[in-house]
Amino acid sequence: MAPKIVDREMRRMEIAGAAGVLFGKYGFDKVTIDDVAEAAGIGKGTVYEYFKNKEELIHGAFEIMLSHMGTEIEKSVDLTLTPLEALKSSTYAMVDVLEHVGEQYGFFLEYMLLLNRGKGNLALLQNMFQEYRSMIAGLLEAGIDAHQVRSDIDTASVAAAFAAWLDGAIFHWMILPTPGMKTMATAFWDAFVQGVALKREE
Amino acid sequence: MAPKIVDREMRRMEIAGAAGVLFGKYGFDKVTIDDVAEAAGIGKGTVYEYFKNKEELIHGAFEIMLSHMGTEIEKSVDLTLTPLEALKSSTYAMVDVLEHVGEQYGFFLEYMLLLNRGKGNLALLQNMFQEYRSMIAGLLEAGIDAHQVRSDIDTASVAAAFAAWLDGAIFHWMILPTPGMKTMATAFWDAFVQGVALKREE
Amino acid sequence: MAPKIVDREMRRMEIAGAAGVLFGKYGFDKVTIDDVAEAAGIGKGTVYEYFKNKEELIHGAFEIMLSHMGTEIEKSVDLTLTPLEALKSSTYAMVDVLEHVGEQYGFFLEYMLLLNRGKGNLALLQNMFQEYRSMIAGLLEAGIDAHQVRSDIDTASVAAAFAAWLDGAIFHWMILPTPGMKTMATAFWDAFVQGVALKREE
Amino acid sequence: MAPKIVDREMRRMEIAGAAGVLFGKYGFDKVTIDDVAEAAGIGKGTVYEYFKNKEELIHGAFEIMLSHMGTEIEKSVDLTLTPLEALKSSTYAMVDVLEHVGEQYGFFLEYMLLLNRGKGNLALLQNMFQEYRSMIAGLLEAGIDAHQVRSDIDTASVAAAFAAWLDGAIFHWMILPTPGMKTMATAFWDAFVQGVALKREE
DNA sequence: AATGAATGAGAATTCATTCAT
DNA sequence: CATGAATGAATTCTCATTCAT
Repeated sequence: MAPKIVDREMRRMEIAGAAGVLFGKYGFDKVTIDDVAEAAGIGKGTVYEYFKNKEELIHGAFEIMLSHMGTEIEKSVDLTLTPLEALKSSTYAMVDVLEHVGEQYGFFLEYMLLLNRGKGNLALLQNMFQEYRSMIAGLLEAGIDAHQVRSDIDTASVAAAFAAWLDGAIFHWMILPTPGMKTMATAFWDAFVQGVALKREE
Repeated sequence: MAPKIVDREMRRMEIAGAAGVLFGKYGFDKVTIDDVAEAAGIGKGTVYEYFKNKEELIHGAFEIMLSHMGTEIEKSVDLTLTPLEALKSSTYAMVDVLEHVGEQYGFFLEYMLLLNRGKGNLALLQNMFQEYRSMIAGLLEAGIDAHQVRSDIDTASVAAAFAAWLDGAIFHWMILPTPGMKTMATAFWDAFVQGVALKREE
Repeated sequence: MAPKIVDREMRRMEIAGAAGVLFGKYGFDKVTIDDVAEAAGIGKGTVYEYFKNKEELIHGAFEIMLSHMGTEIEKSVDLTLTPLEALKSSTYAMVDVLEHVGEQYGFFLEYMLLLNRGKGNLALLQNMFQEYRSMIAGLLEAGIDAHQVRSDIDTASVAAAFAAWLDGAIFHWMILPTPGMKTMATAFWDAFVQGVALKREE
Repeated sequence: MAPKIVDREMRRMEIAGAAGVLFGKYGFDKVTIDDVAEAAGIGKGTVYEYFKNKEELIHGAFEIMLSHMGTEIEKSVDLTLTPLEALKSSTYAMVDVLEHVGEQYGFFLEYMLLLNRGKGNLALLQNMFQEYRSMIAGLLEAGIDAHQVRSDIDTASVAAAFAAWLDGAIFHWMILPTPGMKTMATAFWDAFVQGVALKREE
């Protein structure tokens, strides 16, 4: 019945993907709809067939980015290890991932700005944060059960603090690449897990 | 030396300050030179007497912001305390400061984008990071000397990781205000100082 | 002859009719081909199967409008009355009609503009004017024969002036609804007819 | 104090005037802001210094047109004549004026459309209509006092009908130039005056 | 020095029209 | 015949920057 068979959802993703790459490289404001159309290999008007306006485009691109990251997070956990080991290896895996998406980082910041201005789909990012925190909290609880982790900690808060560190680290690393992420991760892991105090307060 | 020069520098600061507030509230691209001029109580053309173009304006505004933060950092350290106590109180003080500059956060992100695109005065921010790290590293070393802190840590790397955490925390808190900064800071500090492991690895 | 042709013509009218309503309500430029297609319950491309372009569409819509008006004009004349009574009742009938097509008035103006720019089917409208004038002139001549109307008038010119009044009245009424069409028509009729009548009505 | 002395009101009029001419010739939608700027001998952006958007421009142009017409109306009345003679000469003068502003007629229609769509400054045009009606009503009343005009007419309604006629005539003349305005005016005047005059002219 | 009028490059968006299916 | 996806020409409007006063 339809005269032209086009997988609209697929096409939408393609366009948003092309846009995301450009946004990451040059920034939202510097990228014109013409640029996006050219990168996607379509006409300018066609972009508007799939996205009402430029803002919808950045939302679409962001969704794609988040879903990629969600996949990476899931892949990072190795369930064959002990809880603490799993947390450690997951953290290193995430550091690895983030180190390689530097190009996307600009786009990520860009979207944070949108959120900061009250536009943007905040819930989407909150969900990702929540999920990451839950995963960490889960490992910490498993660690308590396995007598690897102190039982007097508030796992939710500790997980939140832990997750925050990861984003802070990538941020600092973007600004100041020394010491490397690996070094920082090791130092953090050591201090966080072992504590820096000479003695435990009893 | 001549009073004119001082006046000129003062006026420059005023303009950049007004610009900074606007940039923080509405974003660099949304703020027009007209807006800045009006906020500074001068004519549009006059802005160009003090700043070559709009980009110089954002650099000026960022410098002011950083110098404010530098002042806050310095004020946050209480030298009458023991090293670890000083680090703790400084951290809480910084959390306090950051919690109250949320409005500026958009502008901060904005400038990060500039840096990410290769524009912007990267060194300025790097210096601030370095100074903050040095301060922390100094406290850690004093802590070692005072037998409060394990002597086997790499103070520079740990300081870097510590500083990163602070920025990650404010970032996460902007996105997901639960649990509050205070709770996260407490959880982090506890883990950092005490470690989360049930036992120290020997 | 072939039923297909009839169907085609019917469909053409449907589309033009739908377009006319929209043009009247929102104006030619504000109405998109998509709007017309939707209103006609067909696909956008199908409109082009029946009309070469958007301009043809407005011509088609105008033709329909004119043919409606032509019908109304014909219906307005009651041949059982004396010539002057027929002219009077016809005028009141037309006033009635026009008062109720206010919605179409915008479209009418729109088409006048097309004509003014040298586009548009001028002859069509001229014919309608001519026919209306002829009808009035005919009644005036019958009036002369019936000794109801002064024989020294130029019936053609008087008919033209009379017809013009009707359009002027509706126009003024659109802009300034006071006094109502009825009041104006009565005043006009009184002034106009008392002048052309052979004898004053006492 | 102001660095550049420009009579803003004067400039505004110039621009609106240039725009009005173009609107009349080619129609509102066909005229681009670039066209207006070029015709006014200024840059595109400058138009926006004086008019918020294209719509404001048409309002400005219309105001100028109306004020021109108002002037013409005032000039058309010769107070040295008897009331009826004054009305007659004024009517012929208006016919003369209108015959020569045919070029503006398209623009006039255009604005009528704006009014029809609920935009546009309706009151402006209503005032002009009112004033014209008042002038005519005044002459009619003077005519009654001078025993030139029947005292049993409703001067306000007759004046409204009279004014409407003028606009209808110009409209019909635009569409169908035969018979000429003069001929139609004569026919109308003859019918009108013979009807309202206290006595028939012999 | 200070100003704000003038400018035009540049960008988002719309929509009539085409054409492959 | 019918369709609607694709297109790009065209248009409005913004705003950083210049410069005469």
